[in-house]
Amino acid sequence: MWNYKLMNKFLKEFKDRGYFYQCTDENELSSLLDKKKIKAYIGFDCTAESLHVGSLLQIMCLRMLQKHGHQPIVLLGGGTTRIGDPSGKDKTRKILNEDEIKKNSKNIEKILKKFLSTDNKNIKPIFVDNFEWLKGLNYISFLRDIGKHFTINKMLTFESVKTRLDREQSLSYMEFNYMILQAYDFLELNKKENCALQIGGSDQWGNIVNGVDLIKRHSNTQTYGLTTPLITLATGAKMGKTENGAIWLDEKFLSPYDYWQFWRNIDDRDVSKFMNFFTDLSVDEIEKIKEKDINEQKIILANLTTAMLHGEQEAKKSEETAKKTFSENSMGSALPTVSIKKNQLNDKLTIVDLIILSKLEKSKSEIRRLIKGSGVRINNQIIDDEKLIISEKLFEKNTIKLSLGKKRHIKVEIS
RNA sequence: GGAGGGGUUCCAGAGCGGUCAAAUGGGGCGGGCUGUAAACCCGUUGACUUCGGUCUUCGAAAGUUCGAAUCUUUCCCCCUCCA
Repeated sequence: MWNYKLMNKFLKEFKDRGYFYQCTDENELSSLLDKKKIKAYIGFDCTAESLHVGSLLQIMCLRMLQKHGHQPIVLLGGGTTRIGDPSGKDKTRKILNEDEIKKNSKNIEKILKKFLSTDNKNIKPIFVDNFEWLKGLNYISFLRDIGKHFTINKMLTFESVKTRLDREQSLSYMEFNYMILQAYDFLELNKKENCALQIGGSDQWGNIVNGVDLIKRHSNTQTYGLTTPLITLATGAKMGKTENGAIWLDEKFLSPYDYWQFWRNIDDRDVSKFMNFFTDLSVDEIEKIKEKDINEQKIILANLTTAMLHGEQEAKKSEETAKKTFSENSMGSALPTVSIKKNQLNDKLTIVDLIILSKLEKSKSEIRRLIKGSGVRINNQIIDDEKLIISEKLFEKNTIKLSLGKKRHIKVEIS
């Protein structure tokens, strides 16, 4: 009965690009989106100071809303971060204090603004903090107004609760309430902003459905939920974190060059998929790019993703630096740099100490191991002596290139 | 409430008085091949080291012993079965 061609453009693109996982009512949502421009919300946790690429698909959803003329609401969960979402976790998370949460949410807002257009007042993102309405809740009236719409029977069937109970891992009453609070957030945003849609990752499905149900019961208003799939890499790992740490979006935690490198090093099998997910290229354009050399494709992907976050200049610089580092064995301007003081070159500073100073590695044993395995180079020369003293002679124009393995390169300069 | 099984290094999982910084596999790291890919091959994988060693680790604490991941006691946590 449903005609794909007649589907709302936003939803169609959502599906074509692979963003779609589940929807509470696709057909109705489609006609609603056809009829009017709506407000839709996505919530972000404030448990860390920066978001990482694991949240990027959610950010892309915000962008897509804007692209189609809808207005995104960004909920920075200052209130719920105080509780901790049990979804997808088997242990209670550590609870942050207020200052940390405030600092995190401010920084996350800053990052999100880099991705979103902020000048058109019809689509510019509305930032809200649920602490605003959660902090003053009166327990008794909350239970009477909101709590009555939830049955324990149903709550116990939710995946996030079930897994914890099945494994007999404790789930505190506080965490058990998380889903009620998130449902309440949606209700509140529906009342305040007339928000009609909540988008989230597939792990948020239960929480989102709860919100839709609550609004239906409480206000007799129809709202919708939409989820995105969990993205996994071709290797099976979750998107966002590597062994060396998370792929942060904030340049304070990950330089634009390293961000670029992350995309450049994506598995062959993921390239087209990620172009659909994380670039503004049209589906047709991506089809065309598929015919190019795979490494060229990766460079395009890295350039576009880096430009979207850090700007075109940084993307260009990163590409050039990568070219110099990997093809020409020299150094580029975007290469992460560590500076040392001249008086640190005191005839006692060994190669091991230098690597510790550079923060490329923190274990001396590991560095010694690397040296034994021919994994350390200075200016492309393999270092085989772990006691090598770093002297000024090694520097050219006060600079050396220090490499660990094939991929970790930094510039060390004397300041 | 009753009966049993178990907690080991990043993960899974051997070890069950000295030869154990602890088998094996996965993951990570380094090297080779290549394309800054995958697959494959080799090496490596607690920390510190004057490279002789030294120190810290096998759920927690205490004990037995010349010597404990291994034995004893108490405590904490998990799993399976019965009620």
